[in-house]
Amino acid sequence: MPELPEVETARSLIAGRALHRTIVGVDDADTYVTRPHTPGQLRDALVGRELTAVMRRGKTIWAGTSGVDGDPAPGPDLGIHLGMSGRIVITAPGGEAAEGFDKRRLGRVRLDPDVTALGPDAEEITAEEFRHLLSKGTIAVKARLLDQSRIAGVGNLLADEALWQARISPARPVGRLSPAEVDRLYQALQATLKSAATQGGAHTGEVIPFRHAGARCPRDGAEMKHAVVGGRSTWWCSAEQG
DNA sequence: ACTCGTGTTAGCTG
DNA sequence: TCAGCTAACACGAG
Repeated sequence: MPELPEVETARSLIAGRALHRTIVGVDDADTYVTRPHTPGQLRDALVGRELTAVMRRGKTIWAGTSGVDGDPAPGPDLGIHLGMSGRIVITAPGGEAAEGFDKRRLGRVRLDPDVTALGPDAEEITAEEFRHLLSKGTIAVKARLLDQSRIAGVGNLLADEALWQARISPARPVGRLSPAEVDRLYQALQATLKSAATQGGAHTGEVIPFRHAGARCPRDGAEMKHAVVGGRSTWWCSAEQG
């Protein structure tokens, strides 16, 4: 599920219902999800603490933890990345433990994630930072949008939607975009993020239902084209995004 | 049976 | 060293 809007929903869920509850147990047996930690490491680091605050940058969530009796110093941050299929499940105090955090297990949970490796959050990035982001290089504009170290939070669907809204081909080299196109893309991305947050996720974009073979652009009826761009399945309007 | 994917990242190349 | 690209990861859905 998760792109930035879905991850913000997850963060907000944790903020509203999981803070200031004592951690009494941790199931960290799945070492693929907890890599590079070893079994028991997260449990030992977290049991007895509380989550004190929960933050998000792009698709990465992390929560501060409290000190414990005898050692009031804050504990490690708990980092959560939902990957492709992760979700947060919260039960009432004393309720039954929920099963399954991430079916596909491409997400991860780790201590003290390096958040500084991420670019500015896509919702926070300024127009000037965005211009700089696209100012030089030969990489396809979509690939650059997906680079979390440059701008954090844009996933495959949001990228296709924003480029479609801005009428820019996903394959255009970033260095060849005109200033007007860059501004258009910035506005389109911000509008796409807002709309996704309001409507309930990245999948609610206008062009998303037309990302399949034989589909036609909902704006002008031209054929929707497909290719792999930036390593991801990409759809665009053959007429407006030439 | 087989291909694909709302994400990351190690490893390769020029 | 950096920019850019590819394969690999896991596993459910179509």
